[in-house]
Amino acid sequence: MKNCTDCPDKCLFCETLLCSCQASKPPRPLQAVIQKHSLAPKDILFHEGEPASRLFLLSSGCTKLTTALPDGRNQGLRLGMARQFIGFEGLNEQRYSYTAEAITPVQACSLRYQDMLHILEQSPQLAMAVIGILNRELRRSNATIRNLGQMSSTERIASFLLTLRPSESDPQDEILLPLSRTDMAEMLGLTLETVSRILSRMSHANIIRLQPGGRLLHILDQEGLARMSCDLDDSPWPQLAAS
Amino acid sequence: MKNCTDCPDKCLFCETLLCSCQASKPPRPLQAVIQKHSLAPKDILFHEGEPASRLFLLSSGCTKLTTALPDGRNQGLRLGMARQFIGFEGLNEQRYSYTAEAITPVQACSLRYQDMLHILEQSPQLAMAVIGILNRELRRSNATIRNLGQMSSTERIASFLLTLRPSESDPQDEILLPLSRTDMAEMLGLTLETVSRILSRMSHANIIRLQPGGRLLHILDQEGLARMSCDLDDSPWPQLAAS
DNA sequence: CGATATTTTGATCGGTCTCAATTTGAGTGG
DNA sequence: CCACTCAAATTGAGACCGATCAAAATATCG
Repeated sequence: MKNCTDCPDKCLFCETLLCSCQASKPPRPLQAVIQKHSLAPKDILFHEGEPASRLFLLSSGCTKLTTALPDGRNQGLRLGMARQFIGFEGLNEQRYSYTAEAITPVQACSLRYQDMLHILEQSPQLAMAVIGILNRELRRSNATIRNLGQMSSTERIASFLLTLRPSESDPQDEILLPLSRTDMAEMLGLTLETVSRILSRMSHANIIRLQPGGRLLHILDQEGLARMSCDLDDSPWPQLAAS
Repeated sequence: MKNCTDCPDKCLFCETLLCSCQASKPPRPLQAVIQKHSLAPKDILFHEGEPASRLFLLSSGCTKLTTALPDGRNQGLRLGMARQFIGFEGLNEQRYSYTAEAITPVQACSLRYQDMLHILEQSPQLAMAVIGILNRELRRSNATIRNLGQMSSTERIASFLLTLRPSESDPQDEILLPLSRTDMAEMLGLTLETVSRILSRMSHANIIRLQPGGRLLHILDQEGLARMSCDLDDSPWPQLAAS
């Protein structure tokens, strides 16, 4: 992907939006309508139900996207990782359909829906790219639905851990969990006690090693984890696979 | 929506695709690349994992879309209803990510991905419409994830029944279930016995009335159902809301 | 070092699954 | 029209998984 002279600081939005539609005329004042955001853990990008006006693109860091039932029960939908859109689903609506919260320090850009629509209209190629992105998200959501509906708690945790591997090729078995036990439980439709218990059990079985804080863990037996997770070869939880 | 002279038999694909992008030049030989399908209950449109080449649009009838774990456990993703795309998620992939099976008599059109991509490239308006459709599906998938992750079996069934109401405005409280108990359980991540028990319980509590076959039911106490389903006002399960 | 949040672990309860039997309904052919 | 067959739905009894409530242990941070 080429550099983008319009954006001296190499904004990701530029790389993704402008450079992907170089063929067409890039709208000049684009950088003017892009806002940059710097967030600390626990900061909220936006709340579910809130009137929506902007979509975000993560430059770095990690966010969790959650939606709640009227009585307050929370369910994690996915982790928002670098180079992913956040809040895109509200494009044709007037409200955000989930809450986005930073769980690590986060750098993000944002853009008004209105401007995004304008850009999309001018660039069929970008529109096609967006369709591809949405299709991929839909497939990941479907995998999540399957996992929540059919998997046991152990299977959910095993497959979840496998998706948190930093890289496919790199046999790096060290994972720094960006999530607390509560967050993890929320993502998996479980309670924090269940998550803690199962991680302890895996640790005892020498499948993983849990470092003191409970946040850093090593995968000792990837084969075993894969077996516990129904041998899902593809990415079953929608966390990674930004590609 | 205007009639479409290109298609004498008023194919839904024409209405949706061609007429929605009338402004641009409609590709002439479109009807040539559209296939029509007539399916009986239990017929398969396509299998999960199968090489994908065509996307479908339902004219009439009802299909269930399911995805399975490697060991065979099945999870329903959504019902495919009239005027909805089916198999669209495979557009940029080579394989169908779920199985589509007719559960009523079904009329459908289909189109090669290749041709669809061609049409999309030529019609930015259609591409925008597709982005809207995918966004809506994504929001419904997220609601399903929330419901599977957080709701009790009773809550799932109550909210599911509410989404099967034929119409919002029409106070028609009669539902002809297109699904067997097994199918329903599959959609809700439950067992068929649990579904049957809870429906019986609701029937005893005079919240619904179950007609003999178990397939026709009346909603007697819509308020009560809504309360049992966490008072979800929006459509929490991704079945209806075609519009 | 002390205060607070997070994690771990334990004991118990309840909801849902599992296995099993029975009932009911739909379809078939005599 | 009625027996027969087969599939679907209902109902029951018991087991098990995960939730809940409660307490202790361990990190993190000022």
